[in-house]
Amino acid sequence: MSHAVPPTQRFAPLSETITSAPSKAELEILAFWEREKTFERLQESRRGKPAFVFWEGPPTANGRPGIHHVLARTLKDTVCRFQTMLGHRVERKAGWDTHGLPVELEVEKSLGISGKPQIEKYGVAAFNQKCRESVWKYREEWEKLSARIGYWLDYADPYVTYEANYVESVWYLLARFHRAGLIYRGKRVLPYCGRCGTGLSSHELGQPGVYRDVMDPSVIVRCRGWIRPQASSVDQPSSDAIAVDFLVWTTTPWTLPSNVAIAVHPDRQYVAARQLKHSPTQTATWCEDDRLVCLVKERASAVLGVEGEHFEIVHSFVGRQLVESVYDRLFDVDGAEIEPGAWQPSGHTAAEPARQVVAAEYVTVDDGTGIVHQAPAYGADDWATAQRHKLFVLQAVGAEGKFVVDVGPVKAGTFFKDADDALMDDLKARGLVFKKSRESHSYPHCWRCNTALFYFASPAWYIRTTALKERMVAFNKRIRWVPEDVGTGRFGEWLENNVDWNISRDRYWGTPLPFWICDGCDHETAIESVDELARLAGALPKDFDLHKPAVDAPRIPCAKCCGSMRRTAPVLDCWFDSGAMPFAQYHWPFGTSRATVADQFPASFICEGLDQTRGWFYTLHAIGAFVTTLPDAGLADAPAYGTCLVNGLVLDKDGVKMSKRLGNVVDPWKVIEEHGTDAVRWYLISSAAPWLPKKFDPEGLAETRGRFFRALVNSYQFFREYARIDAFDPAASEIPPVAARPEIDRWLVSRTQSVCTDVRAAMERYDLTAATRAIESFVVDELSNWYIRRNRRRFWKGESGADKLAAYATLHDALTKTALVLAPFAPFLSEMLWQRLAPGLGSVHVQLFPTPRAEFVDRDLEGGMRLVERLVVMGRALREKAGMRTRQPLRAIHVRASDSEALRLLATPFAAAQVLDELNIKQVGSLAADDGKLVKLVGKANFKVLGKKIGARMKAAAAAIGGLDAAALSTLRSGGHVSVEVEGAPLELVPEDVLVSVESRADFAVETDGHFVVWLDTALDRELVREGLAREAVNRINGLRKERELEVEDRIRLTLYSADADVRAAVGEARREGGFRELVAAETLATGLALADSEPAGAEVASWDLGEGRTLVARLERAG
RNA sequence: GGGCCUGUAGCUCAGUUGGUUAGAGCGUCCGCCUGAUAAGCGGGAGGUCUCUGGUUCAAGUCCAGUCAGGCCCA
Repeated sequence: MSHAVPPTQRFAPLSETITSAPSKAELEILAFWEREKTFERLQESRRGKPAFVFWEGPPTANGRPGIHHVLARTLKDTVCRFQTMLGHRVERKAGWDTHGLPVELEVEKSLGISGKPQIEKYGVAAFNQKCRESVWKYREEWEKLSARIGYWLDYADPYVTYEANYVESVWYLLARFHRAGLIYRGKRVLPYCGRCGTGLSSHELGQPGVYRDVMDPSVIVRCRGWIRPQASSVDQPSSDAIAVDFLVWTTTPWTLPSNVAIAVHPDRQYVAARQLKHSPTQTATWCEDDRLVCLVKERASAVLGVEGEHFEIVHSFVGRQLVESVYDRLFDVDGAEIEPGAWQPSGHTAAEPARQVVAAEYVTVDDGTGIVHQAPAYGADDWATAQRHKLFVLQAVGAEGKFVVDVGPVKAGTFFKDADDALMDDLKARGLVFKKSRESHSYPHCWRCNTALFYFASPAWYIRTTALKERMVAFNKRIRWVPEDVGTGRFGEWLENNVDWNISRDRYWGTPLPFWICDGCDHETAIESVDELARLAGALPKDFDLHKPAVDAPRIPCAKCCGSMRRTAPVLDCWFDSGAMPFAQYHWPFGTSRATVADQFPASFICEGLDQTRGWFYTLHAIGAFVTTLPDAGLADAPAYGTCLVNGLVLDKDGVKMSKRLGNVVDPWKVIEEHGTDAVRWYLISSAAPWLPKKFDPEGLAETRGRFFRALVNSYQFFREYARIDAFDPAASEIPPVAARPEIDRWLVSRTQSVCTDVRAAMERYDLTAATRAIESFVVDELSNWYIRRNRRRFWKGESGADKLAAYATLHDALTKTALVLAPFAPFLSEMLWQRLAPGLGSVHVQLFPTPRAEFVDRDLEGGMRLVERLVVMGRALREKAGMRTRQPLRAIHVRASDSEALRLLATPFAAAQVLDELNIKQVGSLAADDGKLVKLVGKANFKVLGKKIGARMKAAAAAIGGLDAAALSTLRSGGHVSVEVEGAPLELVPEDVLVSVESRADFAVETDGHFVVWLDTALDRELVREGLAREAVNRINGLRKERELEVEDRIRLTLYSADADVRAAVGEARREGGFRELVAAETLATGLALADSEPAGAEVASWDLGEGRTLVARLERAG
């Protein structure tokens, strides 16, 4: 195996621009992977290993990839890389979604045509050819961007939903659904444009300008009827029919001829009211006979006026009592009855004079009368109600938006919108109009031709998914949803309310439905393969295209009546295409695909946007739930995917959706060029949980780079600078084993182990954000800002030896492990680090994830260090209060603690040394349990523990505990029990019930955090003063070294002069004489240090004030 | 119109089965440190946890509603 960096170049520097312009270095890594065929080698290395099955949700390549795709692909890639590092084999087959309306619309636009008639005129064959080409418009950009963001995907052999093998698999699946009796022909109500002759998808309805406010008639009509209360009504125990006029509100009078029922809300209160005459205002429109009017109670005053003055309530009913009451039809409509397909109407026909009242939950009482006119052919809600009640369906208006039969004054051929007035006049003449006005409301229009749309029941094919509902619901409970509530909420609800899946689309560019229907007897059959079609049809032309229009040509003989069968016209909902990918991507069940699919089903993991809940997540689930029931499929009885990680939308930095219109779209190329892939990936994962809407802020990105990446890069650069000087070899036999290294090293080793454990655990529960945060805080706080800062001296001190080797090995191990755990998240920088830290082992991405080694974990060291940090914080605060700079050594620190475990950890030589060194203090003056002299104990109730025990007495107990004296608190702290009186009853307190903390009662400067009390001995003797001066001198001289641009390993000769006796002694006299000459020489790497009798002069000389007017003059020369 | 998600410091986000002083980073102000150095450390200021009501001894957390933003479906 060849390597990017040969071992001789171990610890090579990172590019100087790695933090300011990371893009260049990342491109080099891409070239490296390319050159080394790293991805191919990786896949090769996992051959035969247990599979972790990942499925790529196919994007459409006729749209540009955006920053949200970068998010989804980052998540997918990170999980796949992690699983690969666990030793799993992860196939990463690319896929393309190539069918569907968006593709057609794009092509229509490019051809300058619009609508089905124009497509037909242009020619379906040519049109589909354009579609076939159009889907590859941005393929190259997709592949390039995916590569640039480090998304490893096998683009050599992608699945493509329009290819013959893919289509054939989809046919096979549909044929199996058909054979199982799960496919039927029905009708579907959808918005329809009469002029264009086409239904519109919900996607098209979402186009701007579709919904516009228009003036429409708003009319309340009377339906002459009779109430036969289903149960005894409030005040009418008799079951005699009551004559009423049901008041029905509508804004689409043209649908009234197609009325087949009226609906009431089952749980609302309805009233039958008598209108009082003599009303001064509204008599003109009032019917003058004595019939009662019926409507929902909430709307009575809005419609009828003031109760008592304009009307009085005669009867009251609950909505469900009205069910099966009847009324006279409004119009005679002959020949408009249609076959709904999905159900057999029971008991009634259009010719019967009477219509029924039915119950429907969707009836609202916000406007209208609470009684809703039902014309199933013209409303989706109406259709569903009709289906539930098995009503017959009338369709007086046909597909072109024109009346197909004569209705009263309206002649066949009238455009639906033009019929409203004539119909109203007719009803008015018959006294059936209660109130009539016009009002403005929002109504959809065709986005192409601006014609008013109408909802229309048109033929459609369905899969009876409701038959699979229980299986789908049960399977859903076995899926690990991240976050959980998508599964229980959005997806679970969707499954609970499952309706049959409409799979047909009256379009051109899609998988043709493989259903052939007999012209003669309407018998239908499903074709499961191309071979079967060829056999039945006689023969197929060479290179037969499985798309329209070619696929519509073959006729096959009917098995029932010897008639001729032709293919049904629609194409397939392209969501079925993508949901079929587990099978169709391998051309299942043809060829050798069975073994492959058995290995690659179900998926361990998929990951897409929240908008896929009812898209891909559902179609995979539904198709999987069916195919796994087929005994001959031989698949596990399991949901199609085991884990589904959901990602949210990417918004702009102000939380507003990105759109071309607002110009706030983030160009992924630009962001990556500026910040680098790793920073973008890290930012997207670490800034917030993936499923939350993400505000994309370039400044936040810069912050990520500044904080995390720079800390990591600086840490490496620090390490390598010295490691190269000393030619450190991580394999050297002289390196002390971990157990023999200083505690500070064992602490970092332990922390390194813990971080590996934490990251692994977070990733195993798919909490990528927690994983990145664990790495980030380890690198920034512990590795960089604590370990390296605390141990700098060990690296640059002159002499080599075991201690130095231990430091190198410890830091090397931490950086190497960091590169490994970082690899799934930041594939580029981790590779750069790995190649430098561990050359010769191949790519970091081929490695296994670090396995925690329990023997290296030391809880006492980790716990002790946390305490050290707390003491250091308090110590710094005390120095600041006392005005004592850190370079001035102090004699002692004193600590009082109330927690014996903390005292034990702090009493270790290691912890004490850390505190003293960090704070520059000579000794621990005292470390003891508080004795009540300087601190007092304060007791506070432990609400969490005690609250569970005593509940409502908590408040009084808290007060009693607050009043406990020192003796009682001491007893508790040492494990004893104490009894107090709470609300007149005794309460036995055990230690866990009370939190004991300390408070200072000293009259000098102390710090406390409630657990510790700390103070400093700030008295200075001559020796301390001199040492402080020596350290000041070291600081100035090292500053001068830098100014003179000396290399860190350069040795110097110093000539020093000071008029101040203490300074002279501090820098010039040996330790045994009371000075710090050795310290100064060692810290400045001075091989010679002379004290001059008179002030040196010349350009080489520097002079400083060390404080309080004490001056030091120095001449610095490079030694030999 | 229905279902669902989100709302915590100027900004980006944590906040365990409800538990009493609501945290971090960035920014800002003050100080410190400095041979990783266009870094680093400490401290201060900064919060009616969208709002209203409820449950509870106790609510950022649970419930109902409100407002705002978003997603899906009508």
